[in-house]
Amino acid sequence: MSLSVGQVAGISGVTVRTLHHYDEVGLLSPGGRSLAGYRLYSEEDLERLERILYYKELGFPLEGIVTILNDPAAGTADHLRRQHKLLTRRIGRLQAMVSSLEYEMEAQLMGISLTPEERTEVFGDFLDAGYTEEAEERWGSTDAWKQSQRKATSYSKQDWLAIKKQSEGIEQGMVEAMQSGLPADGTPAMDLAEEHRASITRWFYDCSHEMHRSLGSMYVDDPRFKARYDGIAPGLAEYARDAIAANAARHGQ
Amino acid sequence: MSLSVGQVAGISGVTVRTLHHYDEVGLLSPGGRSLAGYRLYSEEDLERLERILYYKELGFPLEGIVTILNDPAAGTADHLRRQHKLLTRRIGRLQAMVSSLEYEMEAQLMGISLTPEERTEVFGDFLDAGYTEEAEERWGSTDAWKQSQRKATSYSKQDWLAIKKQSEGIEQGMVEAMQSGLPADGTPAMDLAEEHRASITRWFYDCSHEMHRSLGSMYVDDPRFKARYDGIAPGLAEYARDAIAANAARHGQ
DNA sequence: CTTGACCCTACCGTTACGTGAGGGTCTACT
DNA sequence: AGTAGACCCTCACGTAACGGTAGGGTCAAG
Repeated sequence: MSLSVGQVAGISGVTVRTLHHYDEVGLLSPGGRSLAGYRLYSEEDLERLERILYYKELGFPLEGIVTILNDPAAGTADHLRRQHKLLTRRIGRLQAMVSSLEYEMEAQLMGISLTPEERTEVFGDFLDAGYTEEAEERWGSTDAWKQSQRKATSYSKQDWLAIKKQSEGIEQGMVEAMQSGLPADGTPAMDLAEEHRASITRWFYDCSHEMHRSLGSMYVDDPRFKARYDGIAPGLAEYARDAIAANAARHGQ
Repeated sequence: MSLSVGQVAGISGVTVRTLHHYDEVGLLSPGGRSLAGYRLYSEEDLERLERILYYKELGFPLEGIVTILNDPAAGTADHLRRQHKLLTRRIGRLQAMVSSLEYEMEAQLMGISLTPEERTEVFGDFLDAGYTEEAEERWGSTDAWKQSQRKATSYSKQDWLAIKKQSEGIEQGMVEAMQSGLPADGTPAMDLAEEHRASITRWFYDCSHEMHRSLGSMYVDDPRFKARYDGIAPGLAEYARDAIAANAARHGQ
């Protein structure tokens, strides 16, 4: 059960050259060689490669990976625990970045741009990063893409005016509903919430009722959103959140 | 309101050298220069830098970022939408990797190792990656760390025997509870579930009741877990999941 | 008027491979 | 047995995205 470079490359998704490189730097030296000098990888080599790829994903330099993998005091499970912890942390960071993006989309909807302080906060999401690899769809080289896809994902100035007008309308409706004492879980408010969700889905990203609900929570929990909505009308953040939650509940969870 | 390189570096977290580099390659050329030739960054430059950092996080090569940011047909909002989509996707990938890690921890607990097929599946998580940056706590260079922290996070062979024995005990208890017809939402089964959760928290990662519940779902939804548990005793996967869910509910959501 | 904190422009170094060049190896089919 | 095609090997140079340092202006503070 020993595999050649090409086979390992096929299974793991890394290139042959990368395996050569890992051998050179002593990160992953195959268990044996054939008579002809071919590298032969064992089962354990594959496991080690897996550990390596996790650490690499987490941004560890190869040299660092060598030292922690060669540490005799650390067993497989120790690596699993560490990788689990770091990966979870990393996911948290990315989620914070997503929140920031959503916040900026809101700002876009209202046709305003972030203040310097807000932007500083956004930059905070990028601190203590920890990794990097390669691009998703071969951007920068593909040129055909540019012509084929761009049209479909790009909005004109006219579209933007429409978007802005629509979202302002929804907001205005919310304010009026709130100020006329209509309950946040009443039909008019919920309808506005649903309109809001539809608008997001239409123009930005596919927003399920569940996602919409958590977006609503953010209106209250995230100080940036809270300040913005309460700036429009005091109590609007909570009112919007409740209307959104009620609307989500109405649509089954 | 124009900022020097150092100020921008301070705000954004990138180094001065990086800003120089971005200027060189035409990725981010400051709006103006002072009489002495100092780079002066404007508000818009900061926004552009933010877009750049998101794309970089997503693994785009600098050259690619130049072309998409210079695309006159794409406005800020288009970038926000794209970055939101890709970031969400990326989070999904990382979550899949976390699941794989949890699966491997389970395997560790049972003292067995993955089959080649299982490992192949794990490698699948790494495909179409998309990024990388730097390490979390300065691994590879820090050496003091090695001595200070290692002891605290590393388990001995003895520990492992204890862990294995304990988890086998819990599992055995589950099987017996199920086979004696005890309900999954009964106290004995729930207690076993709670014991299971405590064991994970103790030895692996901090596992809240909510996380435990989703781990339980995975026992049924993830074919790898499902096969393993049903291999021990038919129906065990569902039984364990239900016991875990009941236990979570018992502890208030 | 000088010292310390910043800024500038080269320019070489580094990491993690990509990309051939030049040359054996191994079934597979004639 | 001969040979094409698919793999494998070892150099060895190329590249991306900066890091780091040298050599030299700039500027508010004392």
